[in-house]
Amino acid sequence: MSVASELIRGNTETIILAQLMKGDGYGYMVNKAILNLTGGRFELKEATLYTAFRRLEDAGCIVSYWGDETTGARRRYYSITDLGKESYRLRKKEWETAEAVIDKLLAEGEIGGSK
Amino acid sequence: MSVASELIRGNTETIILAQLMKGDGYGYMVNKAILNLTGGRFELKEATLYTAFRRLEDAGCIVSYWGDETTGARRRYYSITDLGKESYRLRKKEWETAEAVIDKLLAEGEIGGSK
DNA sequence: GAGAGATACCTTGACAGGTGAGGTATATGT
DNA sequence: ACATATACCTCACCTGTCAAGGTATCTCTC
Repeated sequence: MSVASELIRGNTETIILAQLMKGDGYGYMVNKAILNLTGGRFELKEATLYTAFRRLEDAGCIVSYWGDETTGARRRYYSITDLGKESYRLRKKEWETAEAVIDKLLAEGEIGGSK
Repeated sequence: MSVASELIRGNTETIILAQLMKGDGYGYMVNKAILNLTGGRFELKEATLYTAFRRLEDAGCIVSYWGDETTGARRRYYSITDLGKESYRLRKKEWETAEAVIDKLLAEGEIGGSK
C-alpha cells in the first residue's frame, strides 16, 4: 500500500533532517534514499522536496554548497547545522506525541472488550 | 506537550469517524470527547470540525439529524453510515501504513549500531 | 433584569504545505 | 538522433486548517 501524502504532510522537513543526520546529501539522493527506505511505498515529489530544502535553509537548519563533480549534472549538497539537529530532535518528539494522540483517537474503544 | 495541528492534518475526518463508531454524537460533544481522550493535549478548532462534518456528509460517510432538545441550544446529531464504517477502516489502515513509514524515515539509522 | 459564561451551531477569508506541469542541463545507451 | 536517467528549479493551483466574526439558548450571580 502506498502512502497518502496528506498523512505525511508536516513531516517532510523532519524526514529530510533525519536523512541529513546521517551525513551530507543532495536532493536527488535524499529522495532516492527515502524511496529505498520505504521499499518504494513513498517518494517526495520534486517540488515538495526542493521547497522544503529552501525552507530549511531559510530557517538556518541546513546549509548548502555545490559539489565539485567533474562529470554528470551538478549537485547541490546540504549539510545539517547545529540548529538543524536541535530542530530535528524537537520535531521528532512532536511527531511522537502526535502519533500517540492519533493512535488513541483512532482506537474504537473497547466496545464489548475485556478491559 | 500540545500537538502541532500540522501533524494531525489529514486525520481529522478519520478521528471524527472513529468517535462516531462508538455511537451518534453532535459536534460540540465529539470535540469535547477528543479533548478528554487526549488529556487536553488536542482539540479541533470549530471551523475545522464543522467543515470536516460537512465533507463527511457530502461524501455519504455520515448522516445528520436535528435532536429534539426541548431545552438548551439545538444540536445536530451525526450518525455513521455503512460507507462511513468502511471508510473508517480503510483510513485507519492508511494511517497505520503512514505511521510505520514515518517512524522508519525519522529513525536516524544505526550509526555505529550492530546491524 | 443585567451581565457573564457555558453550550451549540455556522460562515468567510486568508494562509501554508504539497503538487502537477513546465523548464534547464549533462551523461549514457541504442 | 532519440530515449532515459540524473539533477536542479519555478509557478500556479488545490486543499485542509483556522482566526475572526456571527447567531441563539440556558444557567448562575449580583
